[in-house]
Amino acid sequence: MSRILSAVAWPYANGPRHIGHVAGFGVPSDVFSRYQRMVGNDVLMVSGSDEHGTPILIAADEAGVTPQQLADTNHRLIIEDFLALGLSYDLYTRTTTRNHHQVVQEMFTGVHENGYFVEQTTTGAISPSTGRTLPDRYIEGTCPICGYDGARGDQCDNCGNQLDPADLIEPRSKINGETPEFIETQHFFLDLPALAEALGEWLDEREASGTWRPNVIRFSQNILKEIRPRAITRDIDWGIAVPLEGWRENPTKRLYVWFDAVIGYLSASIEWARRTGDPDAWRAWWNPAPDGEGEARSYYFMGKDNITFHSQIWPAELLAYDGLGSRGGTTHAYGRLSLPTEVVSSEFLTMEGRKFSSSKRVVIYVREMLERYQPDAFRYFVAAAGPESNDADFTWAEFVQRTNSELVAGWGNLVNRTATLVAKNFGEIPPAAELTEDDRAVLDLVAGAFDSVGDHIGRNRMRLAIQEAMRTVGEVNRYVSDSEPWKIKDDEVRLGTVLHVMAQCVADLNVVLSPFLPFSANAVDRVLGGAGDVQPMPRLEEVEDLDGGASYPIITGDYTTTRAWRREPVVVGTPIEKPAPVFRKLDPATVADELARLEA
RNA sequence: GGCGGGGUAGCUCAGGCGGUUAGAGCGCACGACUCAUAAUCGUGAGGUCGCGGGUUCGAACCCCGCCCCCGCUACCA
Repeated sequence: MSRILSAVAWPYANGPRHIGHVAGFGVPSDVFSRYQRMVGNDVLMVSGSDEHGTPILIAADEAGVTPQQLADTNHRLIIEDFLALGLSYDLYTRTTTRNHHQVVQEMFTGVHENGYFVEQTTTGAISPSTGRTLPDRYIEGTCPICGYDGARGDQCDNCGNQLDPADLIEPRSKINGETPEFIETQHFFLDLPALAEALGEWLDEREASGTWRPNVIRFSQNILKEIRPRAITRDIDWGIAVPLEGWRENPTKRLYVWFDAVIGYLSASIEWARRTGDPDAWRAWWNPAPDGEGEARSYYFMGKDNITFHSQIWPAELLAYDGLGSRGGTTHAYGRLSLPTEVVSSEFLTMEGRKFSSSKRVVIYVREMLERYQPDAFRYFVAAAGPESNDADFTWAEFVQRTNSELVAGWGNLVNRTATLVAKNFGEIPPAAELTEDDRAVLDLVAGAFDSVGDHIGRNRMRLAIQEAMRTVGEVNRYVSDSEPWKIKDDEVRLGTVLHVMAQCVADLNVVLSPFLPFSANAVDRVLGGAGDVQPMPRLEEVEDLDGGASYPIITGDYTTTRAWRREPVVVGTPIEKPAPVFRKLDPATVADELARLEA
């Protein structure tokens, strides 16, 4: 048994999430985590809503609410969406908890004491009316190089040159049109160059493991070459206070949202432990084992736009806290913290060939998807055709086609024909008599799927894994056609044997497919006369803040009852009734309907 | 501009440490079957492996050049 930390990207709470987000990190991390639990590993799956930063502030201003109110609303929406998707977090929390603030400040203090922050004065743009940092991308004006009027502060879209916002002619805020003020401002910078060597060693070691996706490791090595100190504070009044004399009291200086967001993996683990009643329980996933044996592994799931933060910033924060950079240092309250075992980054999902865009309505939110379609149909699409190692395109035509021909006609129909044949002929699972060569062959093939599919999931090759599982479904369908049980009228023993073999294969495949299709796995289990408890489901819980803050909803769950990743012999005599279909076939007109919605 | 990824059957993709007739799923055509949500099973048609050179007995796979698409390029989360 190993301990496995499933660290899932923290969705930004400035609005509801669209399917591209959950395709990148939500579904893959859940498949992985469910599988790891089934093979007996001790999984801690954590995440939460990322609630600080400028975009939330702006969105709140636009909506006429406080940033906390905006975050409250969206945190709850995201939780409801994730529950509907069946994402099995041990804890899905948020960054506005007092626990998170404390953990972040402890990390800051540790890094500071070890000497990995440098203070620098820089020129920054602020909004004169609010005093807040105005990020480069929120400034526009006339490009000093080509004269284009719509140039952004960081780059001119017309001539492509990178710009400094101070050079723009007639700069103005994209938020409210006012002229930004450029001021001298003091900030903390994380001294990444002092951590570069240690980061490089870690990456080399990780590369040698051969498990990272090639593009992720290469990208990570690459950005190491041009490493520079990085500001981790902002002129903003929404975020976590800097826990230092002279800073703490300053309402316009806060930690940069990314500095605190990645610490969420740790703070959520700590919150989870505190809520279990064993406040140190998190350490088993974070502190290296003394003898190196049974060391926990950590897998970080995200989209490719987050690679920098997970393969550089976060490990750098950990190394700095551990005192393992070129400036040395000591450990602090949390002891030595382990770096990521693997950064599992997905690529991007596009929508009908275009980038997702809320403003251009090129989007489908998780909520809409799950209101109209079965969660497992969506999960199936993501696992089978998602942006695992290349960008992938979501089209309604492919969604309908894959659902109908693979999920419904392939797997759903196998379940249905099996249960119907058993129900009609015996009403219960019949015993198997002597097995023929074909019987044994198909049973062996299905048994082998546990190994092959499991191996792929363990290596986060979800597309391969589900392809292999579905190939096996096809083999069983072939066995059924070849065996022609509906023609066996006069030999009840032989008929019973074939149906027994079919029931066993379906039961096995249901377990194999269950990390991908947890809802229907439970439904299929009931069709086969079981209790429908193959895959446990997460639940929403309203909890009190552990340190006296406002109460809030979380996702949690008890997943210890999950089915084991192995064949369980079907029980002869289990009653089976004529089933209702588990999977809903989609009307081909769905494609046109959905496309019409997009253009509406 | 720099870095990275990609261009393989109508569609989505796999293969790609060079080696018999280039694979899968879907779609299509034909056939079989009828237990099953007109589902399933079989057979078949269909490909200049982006373009042009080169290395080699032999290249989708290696090298060079070019074209096209996408992402990143750090204070945007």
